[in-house]
Amino acid sequence: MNRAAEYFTRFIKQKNLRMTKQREIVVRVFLGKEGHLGIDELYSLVKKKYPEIGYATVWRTLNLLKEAKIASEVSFTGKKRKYEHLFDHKHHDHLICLKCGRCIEIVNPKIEQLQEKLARQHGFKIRSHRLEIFGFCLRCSGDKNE
Amino acid sequence: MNRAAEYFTRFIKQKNLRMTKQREIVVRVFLGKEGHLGIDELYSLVKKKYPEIGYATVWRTLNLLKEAKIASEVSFTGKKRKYEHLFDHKHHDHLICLKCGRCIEIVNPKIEQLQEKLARQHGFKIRSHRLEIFGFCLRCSGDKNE
DNA sequence: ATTGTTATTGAAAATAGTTTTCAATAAGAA
DNA sequence: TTCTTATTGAAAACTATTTTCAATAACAAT
Repeated sequence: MNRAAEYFTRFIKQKNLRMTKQREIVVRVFLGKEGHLGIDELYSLVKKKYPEIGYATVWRTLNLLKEAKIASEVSFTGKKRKYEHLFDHKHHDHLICLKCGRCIEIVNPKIEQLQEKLARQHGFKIRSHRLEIFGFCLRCSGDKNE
Repeated sequence: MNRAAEYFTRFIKQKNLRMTKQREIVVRVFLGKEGHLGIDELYSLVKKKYPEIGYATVWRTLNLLKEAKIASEVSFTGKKRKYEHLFDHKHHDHLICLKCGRCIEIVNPKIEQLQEKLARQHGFKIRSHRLEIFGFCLRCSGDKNE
């Protein structure tokens, strides 16, 4: 069991909730899968290991993970929500290809600094931010049909 | 009729669509209202001027505005979608207060330059981007109960 | 003006995604 | 083992978006 899973267990205890087989599996599967995961995708992955599990349970567990700050929501399109790891993961921004959907994670401290400065100028205290850059990746920008 | 409205009319003609009273009013109301507008809000504003109008028509017109690049979608929460002006409006980023929901529009060319550079390093061709900074505004960060 | 074609409309239904309800079950403390 | 109560899965409810369809209206051609 890794740190994030332990952390989740502690989080559950602290809230006087109970650790169940279902939660354990959902958490394990989620943590074992880097990148962006939709509820449906997570649900079907979990179902392979525990076919009796219900969609609602996966949904609820994902919410708990969010509450525990182990998962965070990312919504590129405004349609289906996706989730990514937050625990033990550095903050990063996203480069998203409009053609193939590929998503590259990027980090740039300078941009973060500028944001901090900009916010200060407006009397703002930053909690988090989200930067998504849309465009065409190397592979796709070579193509004609944009 | 302002430039954006003219542009929309041309866009409509070009696509062999028709200009209707309903579309005219939805466009006028949308353009007359700066900031972030949800479909529901737009619908009720429009209904004041044209009570017979249907939700679907407003929705469809908003889609056309999006297609014409006069409106663009912004989704802070992942819940209800909001729309803002794109035509004749400089690109800007958003500072969003987590407490009162206030949204300040900010512009910073340096951040944009850095993004451009960063994208280039990954062979990416930028089309657009979205930067949202979440935190507490001056008024709200003075309060105790965060 | 009139006509004909077909895009548009409003209301209602359908879809999609998320969230809640509820009776049965199971975790975990005593 | 017993008891309390959180949790579960299935289904229903909800919310927001999108489509369907018959009636209407835009507008090009006459």
